[in-house]
Amino acid sequence: MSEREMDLAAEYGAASAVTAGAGPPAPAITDVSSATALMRERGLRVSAARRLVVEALLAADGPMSAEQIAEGIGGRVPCSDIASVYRNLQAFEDIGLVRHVHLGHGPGLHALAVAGEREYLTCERCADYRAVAPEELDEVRDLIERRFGYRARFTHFPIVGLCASCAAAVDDAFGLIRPPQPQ
Amino acid sequence: MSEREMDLAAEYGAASAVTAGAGPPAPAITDVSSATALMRERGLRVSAARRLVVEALLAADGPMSAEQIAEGIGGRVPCSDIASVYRNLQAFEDIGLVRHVHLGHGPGLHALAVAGEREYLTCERCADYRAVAPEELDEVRDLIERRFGYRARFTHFPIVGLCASCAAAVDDAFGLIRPPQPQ
DNA sequence: CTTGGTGCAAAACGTTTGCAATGGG
DNA sequence: CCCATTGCAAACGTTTTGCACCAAG
Repeated sequence: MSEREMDLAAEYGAASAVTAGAGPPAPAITDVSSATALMRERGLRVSAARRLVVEALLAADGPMSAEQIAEGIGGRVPCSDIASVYRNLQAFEDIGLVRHVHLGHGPGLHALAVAGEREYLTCERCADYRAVAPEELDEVRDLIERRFGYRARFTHFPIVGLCASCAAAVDDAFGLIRPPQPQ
Repeated sequence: MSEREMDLAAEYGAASAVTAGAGPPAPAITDVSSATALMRERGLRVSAARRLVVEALLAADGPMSAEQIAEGIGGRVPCSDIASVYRNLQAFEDIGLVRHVHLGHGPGLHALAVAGEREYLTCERCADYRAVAPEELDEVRDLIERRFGYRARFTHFPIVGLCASCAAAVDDAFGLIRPPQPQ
């Protein structure tokens, strides 16, 4: 609980800093050297394995699993040990370099905390997802807080449901083929 | 995918039946015999292991993990095999007797589908949760659908965030003590 | 030179599956 | 009597941990 609470404190601290637009915690990581600078600044050593994680995340166009990162950019056999990848992703989360999200049942997916936070919506039918800026969800968040007193965040666990086309598909299936419940 | 889609079709079919308030699919399971009646009606045999699962879920005041169910009501060593518990929970979901939700990182939590659907909000700081009737979230759902085209459901994956008191605690911590990042 | 990070192996965790034995309908 | 269901064991995918070695600072 103590560790967990520290994690959350760090997470929410970073989040509020971003939301409020204050503080240096997110100095726009867009290349390896700004990432290594952050690491050193926060007391982390810069190793080959760590550079590799950053490179993989920079090269990716979306959040990656630890296994994908371990396989390296070329996609061949493990380039870095998966245990180290996990340890490094954890270390990077601690300093606000990386965030991870759980989209569905599979492995957690990690991304650089490039330009502030991202929040996610995902479709449980087609498994596709959408990343949006936190502001886009502020109205939803406000409504939830007024109704339930909860301050929702969809950064770590997304909004789950049906995307527009899957919703339409389900409507069709149940709207046309079995309108009034037969028996 | 095929299996997954059938699951979802069944799930959404059941959901729409509940939402529309039509059909017999949820005959208010409040005791073992109504549960066994449903099982037989849907072609499932009634075994000791299955009765045990139902009894555990009836005795519980909230959703339970498979392990808790396997331990039986007295809480002693495994009373029923955990593999059978998983198989039975799956079978029960298929006939609409049980639903499960993923609150945070731990094991899935299972509950009888007593009186229609439940949707969840959970706090990632204190791990507490709140179950609400789907109607209470319709306004939120509508807003999300208008903004993003996603039809959200918080039955299987909840709304995650901070409950009122944890939100207040975090506000205090960062409103007052915030300035120096505590490495 | 010292401490933190690495690779490897093994374990932990929640969940699923294969199989022979059994008990429900 | 038959076949669905069981218990056991083993495998699964993801993540964590213990430990001896190595390399960043």
